Amino acid sequence: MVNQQFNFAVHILTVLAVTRSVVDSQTLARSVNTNPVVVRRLLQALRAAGLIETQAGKNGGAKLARDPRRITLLQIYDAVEPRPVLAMNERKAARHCFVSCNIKTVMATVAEGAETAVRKHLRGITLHRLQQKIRRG
Amino acid sequence: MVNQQFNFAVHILTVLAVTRSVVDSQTLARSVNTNPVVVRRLLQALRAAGLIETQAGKNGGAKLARDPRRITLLQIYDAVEPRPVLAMNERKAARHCFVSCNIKTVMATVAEGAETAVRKHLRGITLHRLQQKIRRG
DNA sequence: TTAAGTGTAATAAACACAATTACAGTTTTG
DNA sequence: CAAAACTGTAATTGTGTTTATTACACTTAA
Repeated sequence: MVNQQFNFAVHILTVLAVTRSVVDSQTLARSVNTNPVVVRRLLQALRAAGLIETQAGKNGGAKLARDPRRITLLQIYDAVEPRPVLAMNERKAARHCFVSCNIKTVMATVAEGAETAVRKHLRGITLHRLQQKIRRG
Repeated sequence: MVNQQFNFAVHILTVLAVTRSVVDSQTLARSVNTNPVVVRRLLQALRAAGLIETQAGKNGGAKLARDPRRITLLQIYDAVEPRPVLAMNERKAARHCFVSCNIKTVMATVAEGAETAVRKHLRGITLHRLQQKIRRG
């Protein structure tokens, strides 16, 4: 099973951007094709990041907290805190081995560079831009 | 469980680059801190990519097939064929929903851009460079 | 010919993520 | 104020992915 929280989160926010109104987790879940509880957990993360507002109770749901032009995919990415794009090796080194003792630090730098590259890419794309693309079919 | 084939593969190749000799899967496995069979599976992938040569039988093992200056992290990455850095959503869209029907295509473009960014980063790092870094402690 | 390897299949174990159930709490509306 | 319709969240189960392990046929050097 692959982690799709980022996909789900972007999907949810796009729906909110398109509808420009309060949408409940049930409706969002149907659009994403997942469970309402999964959606609500993501909504918590997005709310914590200040991207949406939620409202409990009857006629409750979620809505965007700001203009889609001011929401980047990087903000969404950070909100759901995915795993690093290149996984780090957490296992302990073989003490007798030169390479084993130092590879982790070196690879951390490599992973960091990859992370930076992806973040830069995501920072350049706004939710508004996604909306436009979707409108064009 | 997190996919660490890329980490393992780079680790293995670094050992081979440092030792400049034939190393058996048992020894490599101890350095990586994993199982010899896991190592041998990776060695198959690296051999298929032309990065190493393997030899069966007594005193067998693996050795580099070319100069570490001519092995990039991208080649290693491609050899082990990891998952895309940003997962795609494979579930079917809700037909009644505008966003649901189009988000996949749009996100595919986003994921592609992220992939390109990471690949560009990895292409700029050679195995030789890793070796140097490790030597400096 | 034997010892020490690789190559590879099959299976089990560990783990991450999503789905589901359940229910307490909140808010609107009649 | 009571009922309906939500959110918030814990707990559990289901499913898929990856690594670990076992087993053994095959290869090669000595």
